[in-house]
Amino acid sequence: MSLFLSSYENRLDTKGRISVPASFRASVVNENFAGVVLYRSFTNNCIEGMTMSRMEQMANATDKMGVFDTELDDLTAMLFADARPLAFDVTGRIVIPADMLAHAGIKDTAVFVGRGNSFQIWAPDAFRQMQAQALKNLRNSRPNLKIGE
Amino acid sequence: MSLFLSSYENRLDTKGRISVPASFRASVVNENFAGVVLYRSFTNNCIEGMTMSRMEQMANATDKMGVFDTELDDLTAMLFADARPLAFDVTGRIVIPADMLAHAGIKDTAVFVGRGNSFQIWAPDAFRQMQAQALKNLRNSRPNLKIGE
DNA sequence: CGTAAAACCATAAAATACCATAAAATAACT
DNA sequence: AGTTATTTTATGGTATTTTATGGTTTTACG
Repeated sequence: MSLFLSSYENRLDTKGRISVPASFRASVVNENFAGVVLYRSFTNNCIEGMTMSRMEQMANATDKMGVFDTELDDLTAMLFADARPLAFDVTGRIVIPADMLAHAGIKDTAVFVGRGNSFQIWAPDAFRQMQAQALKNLRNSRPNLKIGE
Repeated sequence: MSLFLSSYENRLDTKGRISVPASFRASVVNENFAGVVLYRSFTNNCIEGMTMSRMEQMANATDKMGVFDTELDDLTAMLFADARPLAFDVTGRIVIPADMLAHAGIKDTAVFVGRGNSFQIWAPDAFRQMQAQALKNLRNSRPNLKIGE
C-alpha cells in the first residue's frame, strides 16, 4: 500500500460532495474497494480515513489480541460500528455523512491530511491549530524514532 | 541505497522547476518511486529530502509502535502531513511547492546538500552561513568518531 | 408521486508531458 | 597528451492532460 502524504484543502459543494485528493485516490487504486472508509476520531475533532484493506488489517489485529479481550470491546464497538465505506464517484468525489462533518466542525471546506498508512479530515482552522501545537511539542522534545536496517 | 554526497547549486526556472543533481537521481534509480519526498525541516530554515522507501520505513516503524500510540502523534502529524512526493520529470526536474521555498528562503537558486542517507535543500547564503558555523563549531570541539575496533 | 441518490456533462486552473538547445562532462581517436 | 566526437546535464519554452469544481439529468425507492 502506498502512503498517504501531504495535505490538501478542498471544498464541499452544495450537495455535500468533496473531491478526495488525486494522490490519495492513487493510494487506493489497487484495492478491491474503490473508495475509503471513514470513522469519527476518538481523540480529536476530526475524521479518520483509511483503505478497506487496512480496516481488514485492524480486524485481524484485534483478533490476535484475543476475541474476548475486554479492553478491545470498546474499541471494536466504536470503530467498526462507526466506520462508513464511501465509494468514489466517477470524478473521485465522496459524500461525507452529516454527523461526521458535525463531529469535525466542517462547513464548506475540509483538509485531507496524510498520516502515512492512513489519513485524517479536518476543518481548516482546527487543522492549522493542531499543526502549530504539534510543531511546538516537537521542538520541546524530539521523539526517538529509529529506522535501523 | 547509495549515498547522497556533495553539494550542487542549481537554478529554478520561471515555473519553479529545478533539476535534481544527476548524482542524487542516481541514488534513487532503484526505487519504485522515481522521485524524492520533501518536507519542511522542523529545526532549520531548509527543506529535508529523502527517498520514498525511507518514508515507508518510517510508516512501518510507527505501526510497530502501536497504531494509537500518543508519543508519535506529533511527529507523524507533522512528518506525513507535510511530506510531498515529487516525481522527476523526463529531464530529472521537480517543482518545489511555494510554501517550502518560502520556508527555506529560496528565490531563484537553491543548493542541494548531501547528508548521506538523506539530503537538504538550502538558499545559497543560508547554506554558506550554516557551513561556516559548522566549521567553526568543529574547530572548537572535535567530535569523537571512531571507526573499527 | 416526491425526494434522495447516483450518473452524466461541462470547464477553468493547475499540473504534467513534450520538444529544443547550450553548456558541461565523458569517451574516442589520433 | 591533445583534439575531436559523443553523451549527459541543466535549463528554457510550449502543448496536452489531469484535477477540482460546478451544474443538470436520470434513476432508485419509500
